Amino acid sequence: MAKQSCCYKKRLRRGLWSPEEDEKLMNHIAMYGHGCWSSVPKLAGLERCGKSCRLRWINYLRPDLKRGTFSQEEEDLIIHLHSMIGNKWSQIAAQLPGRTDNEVKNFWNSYIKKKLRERGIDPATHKPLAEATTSPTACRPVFSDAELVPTMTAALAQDQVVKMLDSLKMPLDWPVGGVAGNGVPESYQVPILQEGHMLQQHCGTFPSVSSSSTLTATDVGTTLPWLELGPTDTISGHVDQYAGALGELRWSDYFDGALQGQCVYDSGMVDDDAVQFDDVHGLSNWC
DNA sequence: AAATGCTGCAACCGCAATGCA
DNA sequence: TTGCATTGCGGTTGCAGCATT
Repeated sequence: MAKQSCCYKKRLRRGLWSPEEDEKLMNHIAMYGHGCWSSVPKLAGLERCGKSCRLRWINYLRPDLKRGTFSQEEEDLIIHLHSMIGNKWSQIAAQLPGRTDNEVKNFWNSYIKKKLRERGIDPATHKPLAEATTSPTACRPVFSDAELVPTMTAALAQDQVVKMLDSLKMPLDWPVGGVAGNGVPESYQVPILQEGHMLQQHCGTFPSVSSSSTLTATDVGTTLPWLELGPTDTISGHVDQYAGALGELRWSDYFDGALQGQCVYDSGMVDDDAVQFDDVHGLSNWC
């Protein structure tokens, strides 16, 4: 027998929300906040389950929602982020102020997918359709220069990278304990990817420290200040090259660099010290 | 005008992650 | 450590409204 939902079992209302229900929910949250969602319907006088109230608030009633049609910039950003992280709708939506994951997902499924196919691009792999069908394992994004992605602030890019790594179960763990005189940890805690993960085969040694400072356990889990690059800067090579550069990091350039194992970021430990962010995290072999 | 098909989107469902006792 | 409750997420469904026949 099919499993029945909580709303069905508790004989709660389902389906579209009436204006009266919206008003009750909005009034309640305006006065008391949502607190524990499971208690919201009772306190707000609604015959809905907490889950339904939460969804209604997040996707429709929240005052900071933008709604309306997506701009070209938003569309470009969605396409690019999708090419990098796939169907991580909540992470993509997090980069689009006022948009919800549901909205982004619907926009992707109803509009962007179709548009990409019309342009001969496989929406799943972001490769030309012909190529995608002949090379099932290939999944590197393919964009012409003209299509390439708006610029993204350095902070946003950094945030996205951290989220991306997090989503891939690749912890930024450093060993607690001995550090050799040259600043290289004596032993590495190799990040363990999930069994069967597409990146697992590429996961080798942990990052090397490129200069002579000391890495301490307190650096574990600290935020990683992003080096700001000028729009025309390339990203290959050592971080020292770019010290002091200002402006915006080109998102596409960053990922191209990362994907090719060339991207280096400032670890923020001591001056120009850098953690090389290449094979270590498998980013050089993204697919 | 009625029937049918299509589309967009709100809402639901199931599962995984997380928190807590 | 375990079990339960809650939250968050992504896939899917259902339906209203529009277009086409």
